[in-house]
Amino acid sequence: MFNEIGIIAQLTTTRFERSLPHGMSRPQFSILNWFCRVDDQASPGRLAQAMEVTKGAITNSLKKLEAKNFITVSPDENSGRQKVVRLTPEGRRARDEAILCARPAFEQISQSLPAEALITLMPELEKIRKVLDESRI
Amino acid sequence: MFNEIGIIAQLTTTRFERSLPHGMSRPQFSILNWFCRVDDQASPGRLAQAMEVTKGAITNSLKKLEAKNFITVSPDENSGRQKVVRLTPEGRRARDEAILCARPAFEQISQSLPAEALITLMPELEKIRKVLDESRI
DNA sequence: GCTAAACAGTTTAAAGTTAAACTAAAGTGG
DNA sequence: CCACTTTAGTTTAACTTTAAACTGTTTAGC
Repeated sequence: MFNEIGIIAQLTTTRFERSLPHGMSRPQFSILNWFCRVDDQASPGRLAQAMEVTKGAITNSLKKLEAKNFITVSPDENSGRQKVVRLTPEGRRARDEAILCARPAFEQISQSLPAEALITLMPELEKIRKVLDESRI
Repeated sequence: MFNEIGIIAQLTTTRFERSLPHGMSRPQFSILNWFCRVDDQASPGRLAQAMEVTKGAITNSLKKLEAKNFITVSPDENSGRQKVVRLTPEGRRARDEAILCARPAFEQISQSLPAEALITLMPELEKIRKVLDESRI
């Protein structure tokens, strides 16, 4: 099963990235999307946890996003060792645009799938992710 | 949904790879496993299709596997531009061993999941993969 | 037959990831 | 207070992958 999931992830990621504008990558989009859906600011460490990647990967992604002016990174007033990352208006626009660009590629897929498949799938996937999170090594 | 799948893939892959012996990677294991389950020989191109990766990635993986004596790569007698890849007895042993080593890490997960979840999940995942394959860009 | 196109594999450069080493800041405990 | 440990983030090296260029082989069409 996990092999199947791995292949699906690979296929959808490359397809998704090809449809993204601004030379945006999936991880970069995920970060912008997180800001739109979860919180409007966060430390790099919190993002690393949310994205389930290492801190090094986040450092890398944040640099790219900052270079595009999609986020701002500023020192944290309350803690000298943390930083505060925030979404810029351009970042929000880019995220919305990305969703629009990616939609056609995935609509095609959704149409070929029975809608109930998605409905049954999602809760199970969330359950799996939760188990994986809790039993993290 | 695809985001969820992506994160699950990432988590399971790193967990799986950590449990593998012989410094084997997930793609390497997938190739060995394919030989045990689908066919006992294949060209690199066929493997690339089966694994859904580029030819370059397969070239890379096959080199690693050959260096470990888990596979043999020989010229195809019928076609000067193809090669024939075959599993060695060591390769088969390594694959069986890998499954044994990885089992505990995944048993823990399976136990936390209702068995029926897996049963409902697999056909849906296969359906998704099939759609992705057929609508390949 | 000979040229041109298609095909199979390899190589290369660019990108992203992990793990580990490193820098700097904040708690902790004597 | 001062050393010691923990924590946050960055840097580095090794690795994997993709996409594109490249080499060599086979097939088609004239």
